Amino acid sequence: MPAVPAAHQRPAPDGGVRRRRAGRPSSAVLDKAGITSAALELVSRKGYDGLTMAALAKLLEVAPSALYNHVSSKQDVLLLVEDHLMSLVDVSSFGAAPWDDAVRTWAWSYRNVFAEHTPLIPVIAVLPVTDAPQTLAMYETVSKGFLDAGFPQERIISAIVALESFIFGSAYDVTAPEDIFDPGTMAESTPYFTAAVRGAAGTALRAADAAFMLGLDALIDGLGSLRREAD
Amino acid sequence: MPAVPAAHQRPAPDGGVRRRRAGRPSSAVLDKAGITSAALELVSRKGYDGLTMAALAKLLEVAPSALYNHVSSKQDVLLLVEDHLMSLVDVSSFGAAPWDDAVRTWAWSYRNVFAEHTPLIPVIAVLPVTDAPQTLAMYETVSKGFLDAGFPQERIISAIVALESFIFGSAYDVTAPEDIFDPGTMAESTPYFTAAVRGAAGTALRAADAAFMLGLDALIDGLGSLRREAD
DNA sequence: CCACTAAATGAATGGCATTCATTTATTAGA
DNA sequence: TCTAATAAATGAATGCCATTCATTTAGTGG
Repeated sequence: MPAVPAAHQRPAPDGGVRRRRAGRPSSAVLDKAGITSAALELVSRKGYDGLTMAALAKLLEVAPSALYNHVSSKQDVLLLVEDHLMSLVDVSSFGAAPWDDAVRTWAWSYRNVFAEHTPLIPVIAVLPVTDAPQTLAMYETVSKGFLDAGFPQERIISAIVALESFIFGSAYDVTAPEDIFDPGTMAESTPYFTAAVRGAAGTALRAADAAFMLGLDALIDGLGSLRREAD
Repeated sequence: MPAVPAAHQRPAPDGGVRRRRAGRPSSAVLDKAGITSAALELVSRKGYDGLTMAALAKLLEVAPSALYNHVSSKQDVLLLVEDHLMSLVDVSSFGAAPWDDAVRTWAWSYRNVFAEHTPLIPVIAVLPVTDAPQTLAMYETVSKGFLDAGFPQERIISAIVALESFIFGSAYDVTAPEDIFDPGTMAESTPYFTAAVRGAAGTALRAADAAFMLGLDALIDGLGSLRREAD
């Protein structure tokens, strides 16, 4: 990642109206780091619907086709964003707190980061870690945490994948409307479900948070029993 | 759902080339059931990238704009497909087998159905159940199963949501390439992760299946402890 | 000095969901 | 029974989107 500041970070000399003339500029306007941070800015301002190659180019004060000198597709941009977000996931508790506390901290942080970025989840799920250094770094720290906590080598990946699956699914829940389970006019024909929905209503936590806490505790308990020794 | 057979199910009288003349036909060509089954056929043949309004219209031997007399958007089509798929999820074990066996059967079936339809997961996660009768029916059966197994009313929704989150996340795993965790050239800098990946390699199950089994057992154990009485 | 490569512009391209005016047929109401 | 409203089709736009390509200009290595 070169130290060149991204174009959108310095003030446009003329209000962003004048065009660059064709041909290679003396100093490069674009680089991957700049594209990544512009994409993140766009997403936080307009959401993932607003993240188009055209909008990205405009923010970077560049023609859309110029982006393709640095990334090979929009999927590539999403990949850059995804890997950046992984560096925001808190793994600091591994090695500093007991295994179950560390997992809890990591999982909540991971869920909260991706709850704001659910359109990336399909990307992550299929992304080879080779192409994503930050992602790989996270897995390294977490793997070490599991090994040090006494997990048998051959179960570590499965355990992490199981937790991640739960985390990704739970990230979607956060974005769901609060009344998603309201049976509406069908209430009479679904008495058990309706009663369950009514029964859950009085809780202090948001529904998504209650479910995440419940499931995470169950997973930590169940997976923790695989350990050979305490930490 | 009218009993009118979908157009693509009867042989085209002329090889599918001749066009209908403009104006309302004597008997309706389209209905929601026909659109749903054509969408499913398209998905199974060409995947979700092949599911476009134009392709759907072509399969139904209709102009694309005709679809909008029956659905209000493509999202609406996805919703129809999603609700249909929910009727394929096996809930038959609830009431017929012990709670934990029933949950296991349901969860595997649910995961397997949506592993083939991951693009629908973002749709489901935000879909109000009111608009999806099959989905509602599934929740009703599962809720009753949990209540009868001794679950406290106010925890049932959270428990189901936790399981579903895990199921949706796990459905993505199934679609991931087998070597997604290969650290490649970064292997030296990530010794713990690399060792964990190597250690998991010898398993008989596919990686996604091993993780699903492990996580599901942990969840069933942990959630099962909430029950007041055995079944 | 020259060939090559890198990085920009700007003009296509083709696909996409969706809308609208129009046509025709059925249906409900006076 | 006529008539107005509604339902269901066509076909022609519309605007957005990612992506490609020819072209231009500027550095870089031999």
